[in-house]
Amino acid sequence: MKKKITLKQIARELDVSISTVSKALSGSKEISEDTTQKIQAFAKLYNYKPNNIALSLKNRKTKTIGILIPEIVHHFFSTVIRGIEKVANRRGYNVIVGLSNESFTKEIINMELLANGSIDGFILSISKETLLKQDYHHFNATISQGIPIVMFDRVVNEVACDKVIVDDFNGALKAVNKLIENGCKNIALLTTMDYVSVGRLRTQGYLKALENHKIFANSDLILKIDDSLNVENHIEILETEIHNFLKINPTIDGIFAVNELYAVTAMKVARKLGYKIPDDIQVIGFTDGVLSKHATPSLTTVSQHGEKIGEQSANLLIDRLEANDIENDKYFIEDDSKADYIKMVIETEIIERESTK
Amino acid sequence: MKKKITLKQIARELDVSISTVSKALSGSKEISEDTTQKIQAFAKLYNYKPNNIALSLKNRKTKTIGILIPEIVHHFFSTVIRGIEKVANRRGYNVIVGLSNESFTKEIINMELLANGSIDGFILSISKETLLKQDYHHFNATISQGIPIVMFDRVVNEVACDKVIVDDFNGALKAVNKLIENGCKNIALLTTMDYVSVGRLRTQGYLKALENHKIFANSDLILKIDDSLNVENHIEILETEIHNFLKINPTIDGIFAVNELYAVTAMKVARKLGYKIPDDIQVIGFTDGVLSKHATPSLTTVSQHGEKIGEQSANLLIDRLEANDIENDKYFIEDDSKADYIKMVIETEIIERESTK
DNA sequence: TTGTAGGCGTTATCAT
DNA sequence: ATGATAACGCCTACAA
Repeated sequence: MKKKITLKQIARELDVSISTVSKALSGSKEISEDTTQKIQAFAKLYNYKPNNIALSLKNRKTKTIGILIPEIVHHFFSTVIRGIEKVANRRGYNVIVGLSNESFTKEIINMELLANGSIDGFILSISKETLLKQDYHHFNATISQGIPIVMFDRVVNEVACDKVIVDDFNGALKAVNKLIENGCKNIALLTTMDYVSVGRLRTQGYLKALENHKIFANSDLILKIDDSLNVENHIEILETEIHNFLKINPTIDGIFAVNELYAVTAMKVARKLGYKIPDDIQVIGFTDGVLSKHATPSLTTVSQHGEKIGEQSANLLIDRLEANDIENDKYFIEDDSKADYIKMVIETEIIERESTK
Repeated sequence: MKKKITLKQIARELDVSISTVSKALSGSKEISEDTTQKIQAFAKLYNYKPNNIALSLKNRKTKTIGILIPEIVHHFFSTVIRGIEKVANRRGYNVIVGLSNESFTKEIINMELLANGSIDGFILSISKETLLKQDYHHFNATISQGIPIVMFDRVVNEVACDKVIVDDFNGALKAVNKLIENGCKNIALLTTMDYVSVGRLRTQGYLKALENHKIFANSDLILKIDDSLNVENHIEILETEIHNFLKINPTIDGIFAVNELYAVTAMKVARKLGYKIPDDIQVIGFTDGVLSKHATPSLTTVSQHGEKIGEQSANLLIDRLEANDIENDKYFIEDDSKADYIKMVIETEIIERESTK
């Protein structure tokens, strides 16, 4: 077992001082050609690499980003992580992942754990429970400790930080526009409860599209599904709800769903009821995941560009981290209260597949 | 901006020594009731929390686990992460994620980066490129540095470490048995190239099931799909390949696929060709992900219990880390060469859905 | 009961 | 050209 070698050990072996070794390895020209060579050769032989933890302590920065998301077995979130990891890696950062599991408490615990020196900044998406409680003190607390946060997707005005969001409103608008232009007269909306802002925005986009086309918004055609309890037989309940909904509203000829699961389930139920897709009913979902791509028929969706969201979030965070560096080097600290934060909006894109004409 | 407070600052404010503060906070009874109270109150007021990095440096352990996987936008891998994170958190560990993106080089870079003090041990699944190259020196190098590794799913005999694997052979065996018992006479196998061991094992299970039932294994009924290049129009190619395959072999009445994508695609293609599922062709896939659950018809699959794999991996790793602690405390180091490593096999389970009778 | 000193691994500053 | 020292934040054996 060859434990990693340290400067101290190299110094002892070569009978020089620690600082000589450090300088030689960093190529300082304070050190003579000879000793530099000798030390570098020795270091390479023993595969010396500086210890990250020691560097973190010394530099007071860890070069790692904390990601805090509600759920990881989830196409959108994992795509975002991939985007974050990509630019983080490119820019010399590591990524540490915490899962809130949609729980307020776990979000706080994770946050406090990581905030104690483990990370330089956070990229996060707020848990449902936190959104329900509307208690954001932990975010503000870590920001006021000097740890920057970038929020994505599930963001909130009450916290002053950079944000990257999907253009939910326009995405929904475009989707419903498309259904209208394709000839749909009675367009249903499948959505979630309102406390998750993205659901609300998508609903607004739906309503706006109808309004623009002077179509009366019939509240009977809006089905709000409560997914706050992730119960075991979730899918059966979902199917039943949609089934009843379609039975009661036989005039529906278009469906816009705020996520792909609702959309795919709606297609499934509709087909069981004898509807042809897209001939009798056209369907568009939000979120472009595996389900959309491989459903039969494949689903037309509003793509959120999760990877781009991750990349932008990482860039925003790292930009701010490195801007802070410079400020600190200048020995003055900007008054944070007037720092202006960026809200970046990622445009959506409609991916046309077989569920629309 | 209230930066996090340190022991030193508390000491200065309260006009005591750093060690007094440290002891008072850890509840040592060396310190008088009075000062302990005073210090603890002050610390609580300023929300003192010890700095993780400093602790890591001092204790020479980081309490974080490095996860290294080929891909994160992937149901199986993200499920495993969820399992790891769950027990890691429970046992006081954090989780840092690196993605190899199926690349040998990125796997090495990530590994070396994290091995320089950032983590106490690895949980990983080998990248395809590494499996192709059969170059495992980086794994052995980090192990010989005293950093334990637990491999899952894509494992390899050449590396001496704990392993957690799916019972691919028996999973495939059970699946094909089921097809046979359901009356299938000509069962096709949709598999990958052989270098990923799991593909090979599943193929062997398929062959064994046939053999057990004295069915001649017709190599025409085995389609090996090369997914080493993840090209853009991957799906179209896949569909075409399977389409041609089914056309050439019209007697096929059962399909076993080594992943759910192949299975779902096969169902799609078969239906386009006019087959009824499960009446004309029955289909079973490996991996129980979203696709299986929501496909039409829903897919019977072999579930790999990814979350359990993650949990077991984390437990194995942490057990070993904490066993090492004890050894070190005893001032003797076990001879690693005769350490016996555990290979844990997670049984699969067949989830019956609509694609089989 | 409290404080001092040393060390975890590194780098930077200031001697020699 | 090389080395000693201090510091990052914490803990702890040992002094006082």
